[in-house]
Amino acid sequence: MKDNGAGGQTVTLKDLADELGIHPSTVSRVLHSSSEVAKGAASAATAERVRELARKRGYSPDPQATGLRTRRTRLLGVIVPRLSDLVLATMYEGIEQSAAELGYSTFVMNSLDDPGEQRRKTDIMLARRVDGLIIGDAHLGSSLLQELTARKVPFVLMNRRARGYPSATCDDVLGGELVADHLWDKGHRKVSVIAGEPYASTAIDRTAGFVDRWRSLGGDIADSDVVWSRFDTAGGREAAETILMNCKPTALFAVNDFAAIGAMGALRSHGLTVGLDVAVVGFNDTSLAAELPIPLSSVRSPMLDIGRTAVQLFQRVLNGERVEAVALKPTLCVRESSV
Amino acid sequence: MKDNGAGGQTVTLKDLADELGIHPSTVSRVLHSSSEVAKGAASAATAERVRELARKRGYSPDPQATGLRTRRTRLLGVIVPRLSDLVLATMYEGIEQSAAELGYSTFVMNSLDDPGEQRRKTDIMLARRVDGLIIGDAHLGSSLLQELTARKVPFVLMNRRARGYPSATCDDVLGGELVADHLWDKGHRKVSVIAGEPYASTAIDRTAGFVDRWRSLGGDIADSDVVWSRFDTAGGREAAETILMNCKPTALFAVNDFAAIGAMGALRSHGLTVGLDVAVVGFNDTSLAAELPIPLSSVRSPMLDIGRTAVQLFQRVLNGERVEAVALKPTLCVRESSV
DNA sequence: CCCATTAGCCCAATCGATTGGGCGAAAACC
DNA sequence: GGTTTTCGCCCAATCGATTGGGCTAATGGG
Repeated sequence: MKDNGAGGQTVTLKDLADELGIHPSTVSRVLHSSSEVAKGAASAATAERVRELARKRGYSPDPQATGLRTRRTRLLGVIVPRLSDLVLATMYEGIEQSAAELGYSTFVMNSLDDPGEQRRKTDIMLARRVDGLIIGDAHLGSSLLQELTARKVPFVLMNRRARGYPSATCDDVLGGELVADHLWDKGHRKVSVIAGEPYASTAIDRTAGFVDRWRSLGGDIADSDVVWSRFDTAGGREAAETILMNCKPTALFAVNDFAAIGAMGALRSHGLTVGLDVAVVGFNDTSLAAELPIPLSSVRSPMLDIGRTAVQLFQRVLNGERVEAVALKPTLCVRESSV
Repeated sequence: MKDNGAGGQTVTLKDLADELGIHPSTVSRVLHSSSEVAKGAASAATAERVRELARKRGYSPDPQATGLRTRRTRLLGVIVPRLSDLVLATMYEGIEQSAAELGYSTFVMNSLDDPGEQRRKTDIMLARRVDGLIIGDAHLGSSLLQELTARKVPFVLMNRRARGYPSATCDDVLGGELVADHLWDKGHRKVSVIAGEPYASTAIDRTAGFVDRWRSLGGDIADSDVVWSRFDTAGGREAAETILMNCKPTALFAVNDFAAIGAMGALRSHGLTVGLDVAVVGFNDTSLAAELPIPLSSVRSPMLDIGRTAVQLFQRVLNGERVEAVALKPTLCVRESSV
């Protein structure tokens, strides 16, 4: 029983062994064989005594020591653009739940979508000897993923995907298509897209899904009707301003709720009424969408499930299985902003 | 050079020592004495050779081994109600920054403000042998904090405070006072408060600050004008409905932006125009406040600084210093919702 | 020139848990 | 009854880094 700075006294395997008059290794074996009788490790009676004492003393193995010996930390690194983004925070909630069930603890770090930070955070995580990574901020065209593969770091992507890597995402192409179908049905013929950052597969796929479907419906949409932007409200506002300078669409599709909210602000400033003069559809169905004065139509993506799925995929990657990309189905929530 | 499951080959102290033909302990001492010449540990020449090789090989000490030996993990546990709450996510961002500077890594877990989860998450963190905790979800009247103190777990509170414990918070009383002054100045005389959860010091303090100042200004406010509620939009909406059933205030103070947004929704449903018929003021000045169709007045709390301060306080607690509560000053941002 | 000091480094124990290999004793088998 | 299994457990090495205590040779002082 040593006094640990944090957590007061800690019981060690040896403490238990001494108290029972047996060898630490025996205790270890007993506590590991989940089966009733530790196969060959100890008698049923001893096993029971060990388990009993362990419970009574509140024994919990030292992860440092275990990790040192077994070379597995049961630590999972999670990198996201930023946690103050509701979408990523929700996915992280899913991760936390599933990880806890599997006995994993998770580190999260914000990369702010900055390549330098991505590398730096990755290095910090690896220095901590995480068993692997869940990467929520993958940039298309970055070499980071290849490097990680080369270094044999197990990882899965989440939120954004990249060709050739396992990932848990929303089916963003389908999401874009749903919006195209919806706006077309409502009779819109002149539309613009606030497309997000071109390095993110979410932006690319949602936009591509929308544009391709729109064209295949017979619609007309020029490349100049697609405006790339940041994902936040300010970015959405700016993009909408750009769009309104060039033309006057009857509908806007923003690949992100925050951008959509920014766009709604811009429309208002131009004296246009959302839902009446111009339809707006967002993406992710964050909790705010429904609460806006003019409730925002939005594609609901299963964020919590995406997080959970990411952990499950990760588990399988660790087991050496070959894992494909998983795309979870979104649904469209139609509200006043696009009736 | 062993092959680690994650991270490929890892260089150990012994690897470096072998390659240089010296003893691992010497390498260790050199790498630790930050001073140019390792005082007595090695010659300047040797020290340089060691540092050079360490850099070349990309040596990074195994935290497991270090922690095992030194009994310090440089791990910091952070518990928050939920990360998908923009306020807590932002504070966490501050924590992450400061912690990284001090060489700490942080775990975050969501307690969902559920007492059972609070204990469970705390236990998980302690089982991981964190050096201490930053607690962002303290409940007034809970015995958890006393227990932690009894177990000698170093911790500081953040966001919410509790008498007798070190904490980094916003000066919520002052925040409430600012709102009272503002609304009184604007000529409001009939006001209601959407007060939040009574177990949170944030809710209590903001409400108390407001009510006390209001009365000292000569205002009249009954206990029934203070409605306790959840912190989210739905909670704010319900609270506003309750208020509107009883009376018709000319101003509402919600202790949280999300609750304020919910309240704005309720007002709208009642045919009331925010800012014209009823003034609304929120708290925290989350990034959405300014983006709403009718921009929301809100008390801006220094969330990032609160997170950073929490880490600094924690550092001092670890050093055994006696630490007081720190309350950072908020400012009021007046917008259209309360002109 | 001798002794004390110090620079420069090595030795070995230690942190807590895991794990392959033993080693007696009891039980089973022929 | 003798031999082979099996049971029940112990031994000791190991993971990687830290740290108090040596030990040797060179340096300095007198």
